[in-house]
Amino acid sequence: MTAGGRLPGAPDPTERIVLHVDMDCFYASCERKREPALRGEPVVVGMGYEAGETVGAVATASYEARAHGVESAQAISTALERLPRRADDPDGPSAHYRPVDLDYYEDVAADVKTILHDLADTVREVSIDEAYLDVTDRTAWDVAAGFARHVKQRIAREAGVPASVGVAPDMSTAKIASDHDKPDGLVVVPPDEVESFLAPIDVADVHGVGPVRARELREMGIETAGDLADADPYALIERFGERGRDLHERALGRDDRPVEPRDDPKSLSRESAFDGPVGDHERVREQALTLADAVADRARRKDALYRTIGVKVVTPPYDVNTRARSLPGPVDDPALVRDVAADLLAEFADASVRKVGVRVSNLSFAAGEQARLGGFGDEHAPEETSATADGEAVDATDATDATSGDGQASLGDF
DNA sequence: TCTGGGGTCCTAGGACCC
DNA sequence: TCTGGGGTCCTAGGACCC
Repeated sequence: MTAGGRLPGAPDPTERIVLHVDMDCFYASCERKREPALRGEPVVVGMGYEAGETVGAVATASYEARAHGVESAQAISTALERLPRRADDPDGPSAHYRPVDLDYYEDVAADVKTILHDLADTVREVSIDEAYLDVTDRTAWDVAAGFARHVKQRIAREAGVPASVGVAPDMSTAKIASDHDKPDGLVVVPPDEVESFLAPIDVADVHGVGPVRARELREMGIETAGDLADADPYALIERFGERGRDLHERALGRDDRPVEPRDDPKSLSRESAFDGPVGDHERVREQALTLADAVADRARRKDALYRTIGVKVVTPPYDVNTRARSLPGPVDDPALVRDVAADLLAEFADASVRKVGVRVSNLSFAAGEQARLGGFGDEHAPEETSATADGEAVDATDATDATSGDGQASLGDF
C-alpha cells in the first residue's frame, strides 16, 4: 500500500523506522549488575521465593539456567531439581537463586527509560523491560544498524544491563526482530527485506498468536508467518474475528499501529494463589479483603477513581470465574471495595478455591473531581444516589445492603 | 509446562432506549 | 399482540502479552 506512484529513491512519507528494545532476562541482569560475581553464572530469580526455601515460581532465568531446562513460571521446586542451589551442589551444574526485588529493578528500568526518551521523540513503554521507539526522525535505513548499536551501548554503559534491539518499519516486525537473535541481539529489517525476513518465522512467534491460535492455525496448514501472509484473509477473519485480520496484516509486515505513549491504566487488580485448593470460605474471604485493601490503596496512590469493582475466583481444575458490579459513579472508597468484593464472593461460598483476585476498573483520573465525587453523598444519601442513577443501574448502597443481608457486619461501617 | 501476578483487547448476549 | 433497526451499557469469558 505504500509503494505505488513513488519515484525510485524518494523517501516514503508514511514509512517509519520503529525500534524495539527488549532487555535480556532483565531481573537476572539486574541481580548481576548489583552482584557482579553472578556474571556468566546461571541465575534464577524467583517470585514468592525467599532465600533457602523451595516455594515460589521462576520470574526470570538467565540463559545459562535456561540451558538446563529452567523456565519462566516454573515452580522453584522444579527448577531446583534441574539446577540445584550452588551451595547445595558445588561440583555439579548449579545456579544462584535470588528473590524478586522489584524496587531495585524499577530503579534500573528508570535509567533505561531515561536513555530511551533521550534517543527518540516517541516511546511506548510496554513493560518494565520492553519498549518501542519511533526513530524515523533520528536515523535512516542505511545507518539504522549503527543507531541500534548506539542504543545498546548506551544502555549497557549507563544502565549496566544488556538489551536486544530490533529495527523494522512496523512494531510487529520490530518485535520479532528483537527476539530473533537474543540475547544481546541486533537485527535490522529494512522495508525491502520484511517479506523475506518474516516468511520463515514460526507462526507462534507472531505477536497475538498464543497456544490456542497457534494450534488452530496449524490445523489450517499455516506453520509460518509466510503461510499466514499467503492465507485467505476472509478465512482468517471467519475463524478469528477481527484478530484474524490483524494477524494477517502483521504477517505481511503491514502493522499500521503508531508508536504512542501508553494511556492511563484501564484497571487495577491484585490476586493471589493458595498453596492448594481452599474450601474454607472464611479464609478465602479474608484473603479477598486483604487484596481489596491493597487494590484500593493502589488506586488512591495513582489518583484513580473506579466505577466497577470485581472479583476473580479460580476453582479446580483451572476454571476462571469473574463477577463485577458497576456503581452509579466513580468513587474512591476502600470500604466499598471490601464490601462489594465480599458480596460478589458469596456466590462461591461452597466452592473450592485455588486463587482469588480483586479488581477495580472503569477508571477515571480526573484528580480535580475526586473530592467531590468520592467525598460525600453515597454513604449518607442513598435515595439521592439511587435517584441520580439511570434506570436499573446498580447502586453502591444496594451492594452494602446485600452484604449486610448475608449477616455480615459491614453495614455498620456506614 | 497442571498454572504466578498484573495487565490488554475482543466477543457475545441481555437490558434498555429511541 | 407481534414485531424493525440501530445504538449503548453491562457482565462474563476467552485469548493473549510480559
